[in-house]
Amino acid sequence: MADVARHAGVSLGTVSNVLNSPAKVAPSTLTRVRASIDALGFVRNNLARSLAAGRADTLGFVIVDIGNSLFVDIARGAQEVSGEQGMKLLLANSDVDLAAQNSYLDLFDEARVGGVLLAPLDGPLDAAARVRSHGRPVVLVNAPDPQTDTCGVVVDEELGGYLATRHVLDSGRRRLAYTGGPLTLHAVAQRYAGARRAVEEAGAGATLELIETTKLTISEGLALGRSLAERDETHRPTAVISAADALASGCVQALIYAGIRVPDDIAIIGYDNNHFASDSVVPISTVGQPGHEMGRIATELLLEEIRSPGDHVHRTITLEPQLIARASTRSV
Amino acid sequence: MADVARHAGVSLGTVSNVLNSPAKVAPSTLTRVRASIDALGFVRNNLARSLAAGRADTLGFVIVDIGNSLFVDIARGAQEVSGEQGMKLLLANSDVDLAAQNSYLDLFDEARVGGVLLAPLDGPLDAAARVRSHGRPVVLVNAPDPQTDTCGVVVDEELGGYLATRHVLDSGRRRLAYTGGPLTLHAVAQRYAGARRAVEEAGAGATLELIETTKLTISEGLALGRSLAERDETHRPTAVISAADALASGCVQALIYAGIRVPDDIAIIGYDNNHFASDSVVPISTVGQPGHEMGRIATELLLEEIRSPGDHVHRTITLEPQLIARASTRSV
DNA sequence: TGGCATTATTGAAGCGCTTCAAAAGCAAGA
DNA sequence: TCTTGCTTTTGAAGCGCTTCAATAATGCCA
Repeated sequence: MADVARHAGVSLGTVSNVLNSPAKVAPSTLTRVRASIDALGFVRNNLARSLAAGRADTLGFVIVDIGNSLFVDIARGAQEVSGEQGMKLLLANSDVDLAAQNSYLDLFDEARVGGVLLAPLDGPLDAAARVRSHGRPVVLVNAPDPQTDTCGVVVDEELGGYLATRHVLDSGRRRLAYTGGPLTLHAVAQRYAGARRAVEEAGAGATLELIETTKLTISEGLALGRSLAERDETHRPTAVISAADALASGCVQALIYAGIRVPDDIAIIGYDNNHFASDSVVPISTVGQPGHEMGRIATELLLEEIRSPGDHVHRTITLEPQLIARASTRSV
Repeated sequence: MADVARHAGVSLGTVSNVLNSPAKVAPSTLTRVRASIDALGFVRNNLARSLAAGRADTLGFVIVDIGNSLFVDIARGAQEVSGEQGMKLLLANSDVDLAAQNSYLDLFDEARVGGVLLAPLDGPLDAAARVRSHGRPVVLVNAPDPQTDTCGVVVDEELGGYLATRHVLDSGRRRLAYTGGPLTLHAVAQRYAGARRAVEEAGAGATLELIETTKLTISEGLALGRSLAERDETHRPTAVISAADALASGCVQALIYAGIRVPDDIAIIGYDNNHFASDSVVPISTVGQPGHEMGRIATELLLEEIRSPGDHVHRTITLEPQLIARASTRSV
């Protein structure tokens, strides 16, 4: 920067003003300094900038699983708001590994980012607490357990399960099965609770079977579909509420392969609104999570806390999932 | 750090040594200073550290599409090597947007990262050149056109197309179709070239039809499958080489739905080894790209250039794709 | 033309660390 | 006791920027 100042015949402070508050600089000086910047190919050193200014224009986002489209959507939403507010968003993938998650939290802490978004894995959040104790705001996104000493954004999983189940009940099915697992996963258990509530509400004649799986994958879905196909028709559910689209997609494929008609013989609804739910031979109904909005809101909460730490009050925003009806649950 | 020094009754330099080269510090001092660090909850400021030291322990990775599992694999490989070599990896998602890509390149440039990995979109690379001109190494990953003034890692796309096509020819099919698009995409065109080579080699009787699509999505695949199903059997290809798994997956689903048997009536092979290729009712053969290895090698090249800028010689490593045979191309 | 209020520019003091020459401490041999 | 050759520790000089009080330049009005 000193070179630029010399080249333009001004002082260091003026170059700094050109960069940060051009309004304070006389037009002629402005153009002259800018010309020098270009001529010298000057790039300001953001390390020194943040160090001297004592503030950062960067946010960090530690993501539990970059391979999951929900988190990619969240990241996109977060990136959008960051951009709008003149902040940059840096991502780190913890890859469902607690040690990596903690290490990236520390990295962002040491890098003095303005704040951190954390989509955590099921596990202890002490590293996040440490970051927070250094005066660096942390917002939890899609965390299993809402905290009171931090802002957060979650989706009402119970409601999602309820909506899905209510939807197939409305379509006329009565013998239902909920599938997903393991039930130790917060989301899977909550969605199941919602399903039970809907069935209880429906009253007489409606039943809900639980088919627990070990994972939420397409292969588990294929296995599920095959085992349903083998069942006697009178013992086969007429509708399956799945805790994940992957599961539902595998199930649909295996059923069709076995000659069972979807939705005529059996209706299926998934969860997550992944692209392969819509892009299926029989488009699969699902429950969408507002990932994009989650990312936006989380970032707004974070920026609010960064900018007015004084009168900021922590809160957890609960968003509603949305039913997306497609062919796989059509009334027959 | 001054607080720690005061608390431990030593000088600033000693605290710095405790942090950076503990071997230089007497054991008793070491424990005392470390106790003070813990007592005060001190976190070193990496901005100041990098600024003073003039070097960074962070790498940046600008990713064209975080929703594509190939790039996620690459990122994982890169992260692995970074970790092994004591570096941290920060990700940025350009989301197939040139402006965003450039903006993140500049961000990493200003943040004075040690070097940058770039999985670019088809488009101008001038922002990367700018970063490089500031003395910051850039390694291109999966770039359409290898450069001579930069290191790079690419996969031999032509070979991939050749392997896939050769495989279905070996399985006895003769009336082939290559599908994918648009052909302006480097990879799609290269894979097609490989397919043509294999068919020419096979000689008499083998034919290759080109079915260009507008995108490489499951929906395009569904449409493709439907249109193939409508064809007269004698004009229907007996094998389809698809430029992407998404396409192949949609195609398989639509064919099966229409009652056409895979692989008996028609064999299909995809490309990319996405999870939904393996997790299909009929597991789909595909060509795998060594994403993990690409990430590892790219990072190794980058670190080499960072650490010995003098005798580093730029090179582009070309990796070979790998045929993954599954049920969808079984001989009949 | 002089005086006053604005607007532009300057320059020095940090931000929190690393580095390294110099000083201090120490042990053992003469 | 005095050296000599080590190991430890010190402290001041930056790294490249922002900030802000102080200064200089400018415009306006009487």
